[in-house]
Amino acid sequence: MNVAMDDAIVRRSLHDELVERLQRLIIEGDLTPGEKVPEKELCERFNVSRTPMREALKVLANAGLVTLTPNRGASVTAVTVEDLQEVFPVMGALEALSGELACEKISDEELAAVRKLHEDMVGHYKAQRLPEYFKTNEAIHTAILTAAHNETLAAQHAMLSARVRRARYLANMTRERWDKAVAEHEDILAALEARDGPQLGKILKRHLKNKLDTVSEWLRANG
Amino acid sequence: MNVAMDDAIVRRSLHDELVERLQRLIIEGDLTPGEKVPEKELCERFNVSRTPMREALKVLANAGLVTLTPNRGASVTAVTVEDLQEVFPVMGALEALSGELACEKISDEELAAVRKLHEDMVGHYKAQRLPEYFKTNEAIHTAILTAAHNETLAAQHAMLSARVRRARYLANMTRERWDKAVAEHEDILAALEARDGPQLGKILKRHLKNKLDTVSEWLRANG
DNA sequence: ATACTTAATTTTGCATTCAAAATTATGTCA
DNA sequence: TGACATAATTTTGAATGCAAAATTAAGTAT
Repeated sequence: MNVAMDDAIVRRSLHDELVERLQRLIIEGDLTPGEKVPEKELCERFNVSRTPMREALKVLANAGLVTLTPNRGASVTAVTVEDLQEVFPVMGALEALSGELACEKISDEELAAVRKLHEDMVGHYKAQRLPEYFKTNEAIHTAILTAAHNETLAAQHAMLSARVRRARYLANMTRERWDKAVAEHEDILAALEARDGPQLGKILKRHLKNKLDTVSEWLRANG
Repeated sequence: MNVAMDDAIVRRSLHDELVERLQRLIIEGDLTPGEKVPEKELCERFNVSRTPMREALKVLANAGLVTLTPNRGASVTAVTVEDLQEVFPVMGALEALSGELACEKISDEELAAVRKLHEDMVGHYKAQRLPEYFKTNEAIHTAILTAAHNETLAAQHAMLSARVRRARYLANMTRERWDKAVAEHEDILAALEARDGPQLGKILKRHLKNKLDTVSEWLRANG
């Protein structure tokens, strides 16, 4: 047959597709937090019946992205400062672990890729390109998560990340915070290249703590 | 109205009820890992239609307790040694965080309750009552999780815990391992009473690592 | 007009139904 | 008998239907 099955036809269930699409809508802010989302409207939007849509909503509710109130339907979960204060420490613990594991398992190729991402990110920082910076930044964290080679860890992190991504994206950093974040990323790369797991774990944990401060400060002012 | 709304009538959805019941069936081993679970059978067992049952299965699949194969239905996820090696470190990271947070936030009452649980557990250990020991042991970890006052953390932990609880329960400990586990619990209590967060975190992480060794050793031999 | 009922409409929770896919049973031929 | 093809049955994925709950609209009395 095929040498590689890369082009295999993947027949995804409607439900799976919907989970992904809805998640994107929420993260990208097409559905604003707190907003009520009538099933019917969503069904018409995606042209599916209520059955798979309801299944998808249940899954998203389980992940904390939407809130289901009995007999009253779904609404996009509004992220409060308190939520962030809960989620970020957990993400910090997960990322710290990912750092430790990555130091044990990362291959030279993977490491080179992270270094490349890091340099790209620094370039975006120097040119003050915030969106590109965010994107590369996230790619670095994802690459470390991937290098940890732990599906469970990656899944748990992805779930939480989705919950706060919007807030993180919205929060504009002050100049000092941005400087500090980039400096921390230098340390991250150094620890990773030295394959110093405990050290990388510590840095990542602190890095997430600082991110929380940035975001919650912004949310207190604007949110 | 009521002074406290503790006795409010909670109208749960069938779907929610099913998630809980199925989870219990899986954890308690009434549904054995790898076993295929035809929807129809489950529906008859609980006397519900397929709609809420399928919703529940989707949620459980998301949590990793069942595996859904397209057009081929649900089966209880079989826990492999590799799974355990993935899950336990993540649980370790979460419990370590719970320890740190608990040290910051635990009240004297909560602490007294943990101490009581600990003493009960030691009693069961001395009398070699394994099931009671397990139960109290788990209660201690849950109490610390609760004392951390972080819903997100508790939820993530509960999810992973469910996935491995059966394996953990089945794995009989050797005498030495049991001795060691109890010794570690002494350290846990000491760190908690000293409210030494970083220390408690370290101990809990190591404690989970040892648990993994116990369980995976057993699974290698028996599973 | 405002507060309070009561009726109409919409929305949700769940059961049922239908078509497509998979599984099992039956039949054919070597 | 055993390998293969084909038909019958079962099981799943998704749409529709129906009753209960909630929301909105309309009406009534003060």
